[in-house]
Amino acid sequence: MNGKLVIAVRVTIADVAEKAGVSKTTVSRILNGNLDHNTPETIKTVLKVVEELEYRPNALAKGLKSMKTNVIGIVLSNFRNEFWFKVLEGVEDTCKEQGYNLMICNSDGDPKLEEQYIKEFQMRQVDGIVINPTVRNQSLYEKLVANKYPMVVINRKIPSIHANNVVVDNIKGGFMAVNHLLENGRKHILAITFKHENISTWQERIEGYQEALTSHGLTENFYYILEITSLRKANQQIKKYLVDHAMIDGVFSTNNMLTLELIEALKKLDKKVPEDIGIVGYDDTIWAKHINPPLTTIRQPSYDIGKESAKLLINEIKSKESPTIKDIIFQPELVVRESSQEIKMID
Amino acid sequence: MNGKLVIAVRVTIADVAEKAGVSKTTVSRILNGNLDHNTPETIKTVLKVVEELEYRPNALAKGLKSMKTNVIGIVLSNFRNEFWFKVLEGVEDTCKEQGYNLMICNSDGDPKLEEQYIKEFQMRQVDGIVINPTVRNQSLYEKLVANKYPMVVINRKIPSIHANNVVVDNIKGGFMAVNHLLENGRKHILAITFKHENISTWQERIEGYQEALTSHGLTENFYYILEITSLRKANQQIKKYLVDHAMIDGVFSTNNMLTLELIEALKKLDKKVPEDIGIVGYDDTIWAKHINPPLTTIRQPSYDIGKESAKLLINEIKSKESPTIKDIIFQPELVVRESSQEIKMID
DNA sequence: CTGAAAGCGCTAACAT
DNA sequence: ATGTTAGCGCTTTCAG
Repeated sequence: MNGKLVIAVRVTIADVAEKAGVSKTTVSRILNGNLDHNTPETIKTVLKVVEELEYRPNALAKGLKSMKTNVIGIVLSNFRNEFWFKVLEGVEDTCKEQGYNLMICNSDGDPKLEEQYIKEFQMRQVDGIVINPTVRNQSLYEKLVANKYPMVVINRKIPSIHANNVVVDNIKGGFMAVNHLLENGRKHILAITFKHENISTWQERIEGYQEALTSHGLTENFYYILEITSLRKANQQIKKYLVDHAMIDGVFSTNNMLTLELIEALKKLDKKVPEDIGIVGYDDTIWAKHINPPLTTIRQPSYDIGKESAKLLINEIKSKESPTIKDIIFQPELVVRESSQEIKMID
Repeated sequence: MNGKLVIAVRVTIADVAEKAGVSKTTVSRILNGNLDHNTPETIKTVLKVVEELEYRPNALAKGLKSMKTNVIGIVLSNFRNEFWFKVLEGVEDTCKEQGYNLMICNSDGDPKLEEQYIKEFQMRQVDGIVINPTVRNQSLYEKLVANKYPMVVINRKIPSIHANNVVVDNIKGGFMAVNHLLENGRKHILAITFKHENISTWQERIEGYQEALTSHGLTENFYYILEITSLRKANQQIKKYLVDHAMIDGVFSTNNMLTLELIEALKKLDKKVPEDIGIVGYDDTIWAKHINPPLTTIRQPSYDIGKESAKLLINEIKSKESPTIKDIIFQPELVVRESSQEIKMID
């Protein structure tokens, strides 16, 4: 009971001013580094009182005046994929560096939720957002752009929207994966992907798949594409497809969660990797090199995507004048491991 | 150029009031569901104007009055472990259900950063926080509790702090893992853990390890404990230990990232799992059942931890009177797969 | 070098 | 049933 008496009272700038025997203005100025106007003396007193009272400026009040909160928001479409954590880590690190705080939400791929969250962020005067869009709220996106609301679209492209965009070259990623399989003696290559009409990501990886086949002189007869309708059904769908198409000797999985399902399916069907079937997955996850056999993957610089997206956003926020819209396209990388090894010639 | 002219002007409650020909009070009341006082007529008009103007109340101004933001914060200590993303998903889902928004940050295990973030959250008038503490800011924690700042501590316990606490029974988890190995014929069991003096998590899992040995009549002579000093050195340290202690026939890994390092080390040493060494990991990650051989693990209900923690926090926030502090202890679960299979008797 | 006063957008007594 | 008014805590002209 001795020592400091702890009472949960909010201490305001007025309290500091009073105790320091100065005006609120003075306190405000000093706390905002606007020191040119003050005696070293007053500065010292004020800072001491601030310390004693443990005064913390109320960010709400501050934001209300300036209409800047130093908060950015991120709208993700799922929390299940390791890829997004790394992106998030990058975003958070940038925030840390630049003195921003971060609000986060999960649209879960639902356009209604996406819209709701974006509006909530705006009501909270969040300075800008990073978003992996559902791509199904076109008029909303257009409105945001028209209002010059600072925004960075990541991972996907939104058709006919002129906004900052940070993506990985998915066509190239698809191409690299499939080209690698072809060069290692595979010929009947299945591409597994998600069925999502508007998502550029999947479309482009498949485009890369097709380009690779074409570049090896293989025509549409050699297109084997399986569109998974939901992660739950993936296992069944993959097994069925492989049974129905016994000629398949290589698989390009466009998503790391699908890759796990693929591996399980192959095990059930008693197909050996890479002897019977070579596989290449997308995203160099933490487990990729530890599974059996170690998985060849397309690596995406997920951390950097997050880091740069946030930088881009904060730059736009800070640049008062009409900001320049930027496209950043990261390059994927092929990480070769055993799962795709060359077919040995039978002697 | 026809149609709506888009101008990025903030529309305030005054604009709505004016256009609807009523006072700000009326608009405010109607928007806050305080409808008893108004004609259906006015309500209709106001709502129509709100719609037309696309008016969104400024949450900053709102919060400034009420000193409630409907935002909670979460302080995590890393973004690298899948476990935390499931927790986060749970927290986010609760926020979604209860109409809260979420701020997130990463202390990265650094007490200084932790302190900074907590203060930032408080300045932003965040209504409460969920935290996986570094456990190295004792006086700060005490102050938060003394000030009755709504808080839920997860995953770890903070010594002599009376705050809401949501954890998993780690002693039991350790016990289950090791007991299982013992019952399957292992006798020289290594426990791999992180060296962190104050973290209850690791201490308790090791406690469970010891209890299991004791319950099987094994004394301290049978304690094999390896404390990893950093994830980077893990591989080396594990290999060295296993070489130096050739009698080891079972390993209990207290952390899922360490498990991956363990598996790699075993592969390098040409030790067969489960024939030479049986292993049990912590956290039933997405890849646990897909690696080779499929991994026996202790599953933690990570999603529920997040979900319940946030519920607890929001309950505390909402309960005006002195809230009851709660402890929630979740139970871990043993998931048996091949990596720990019984040693076959040699005939 | 310092302070008084207005106002950011909203809510909530307190009128009427 | 609706409006007037006084702040919430802060910044920022404008005056001194």
